[in-house]
Amino acid sequence: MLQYWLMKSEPDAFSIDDLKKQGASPWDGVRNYQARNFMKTMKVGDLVFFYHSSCQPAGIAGIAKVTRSAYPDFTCWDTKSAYYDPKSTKETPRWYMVDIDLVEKFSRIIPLSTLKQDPELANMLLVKKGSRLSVMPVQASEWQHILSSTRFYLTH
DNA sequence: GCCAACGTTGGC
DNA sequence: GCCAACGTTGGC
Repeated sequence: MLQYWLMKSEPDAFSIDDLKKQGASPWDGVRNYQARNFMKTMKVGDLVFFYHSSCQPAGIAGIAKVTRSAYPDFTCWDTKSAYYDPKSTKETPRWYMVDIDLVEKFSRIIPLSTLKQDPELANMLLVKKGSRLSVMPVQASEWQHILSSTRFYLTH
């Protein structure tokens, strides 16, 4: 069963254009258990809203797909990496990542403010107060609503 | 296992 | 750069 997700990245660190340039890329650096657990349940083919955070405007930049299911995040073994974690060993890895590839870059960002204004998305995790998860599930109904309600906006 | 202190996220 | 809302750590 196909599942939908939303993944946040600061475009200064890794943007949707970077994904387009690089092709299938590891989503490394997640150091939050809840986000990790969500990634562990991802399957190849699952679809992902690529979200730009900590920028102007913050919002959904496009769509990606999962091209490799969860495997150990190698950046936690790299002592030079900002994501280095001595508690994660090769025998018992603590952190995992998936690979994703670009499906579609939107012609414009769908701003967070737009999503927040939409009453149909009131229950979406992303717009919930205090939601800081960098990887979160998206309901199929929310996914389809966002796409159908923004198609016009995106193509004009 | 509680919880205070500290660290991080991310919109604004 | 502020700060609310979380998550994590570690002493007890």
